[in-house]
Amino acid sequence: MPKRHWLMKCEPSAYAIDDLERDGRTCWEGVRNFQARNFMRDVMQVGDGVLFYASNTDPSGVTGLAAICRTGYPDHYAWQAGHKYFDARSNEDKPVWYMVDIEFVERFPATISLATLKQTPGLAEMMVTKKGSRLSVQPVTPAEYDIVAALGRRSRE
DNA sequence: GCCAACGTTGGC
DNA sequence: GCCAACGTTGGC
Repeated sequence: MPKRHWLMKCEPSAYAIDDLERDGRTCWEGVRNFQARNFMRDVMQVGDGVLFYASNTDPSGVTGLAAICRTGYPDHYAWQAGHKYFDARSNEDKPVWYMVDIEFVERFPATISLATLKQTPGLAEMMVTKKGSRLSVQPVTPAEYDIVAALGRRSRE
């Protein structure tokens, strides 16, 4: 299975790359979108590369790299009554929602902003640069991943 | 804080 | 199965 690449969004007020650096790894609970769920449940493999994207902040953009370290498994928060991710449709026999675990790889010295992504040659087809793209788990091509990773390292200068 | 774009829900 | 209404996302 060739390595795949992803972009995963999170608001930094909920979880930021600094938190991931501190924790080392974390479970990616709370995704409540079927398309994103299908990627996590069916497609992601251990070792896949992740562009860690900070959304709804200033500036929004890629703040570092992560990797998938556990493939899809049921999001048990959906079973906990009263929890903010509770969903009565999901139960242990027939889980509706899934999550993966990701591990810290690298924190960029500076955010690669959405504006920068939009201006960078080779990234015009990236889903995140397109208007109205709300999907919180997106596939990324190897070329796009490499371009963004190189930008992140260059931002050290 | 505004609001456009989107996914989901539910009436019919 | 259509589609209007609704709630949410997320850039600006």
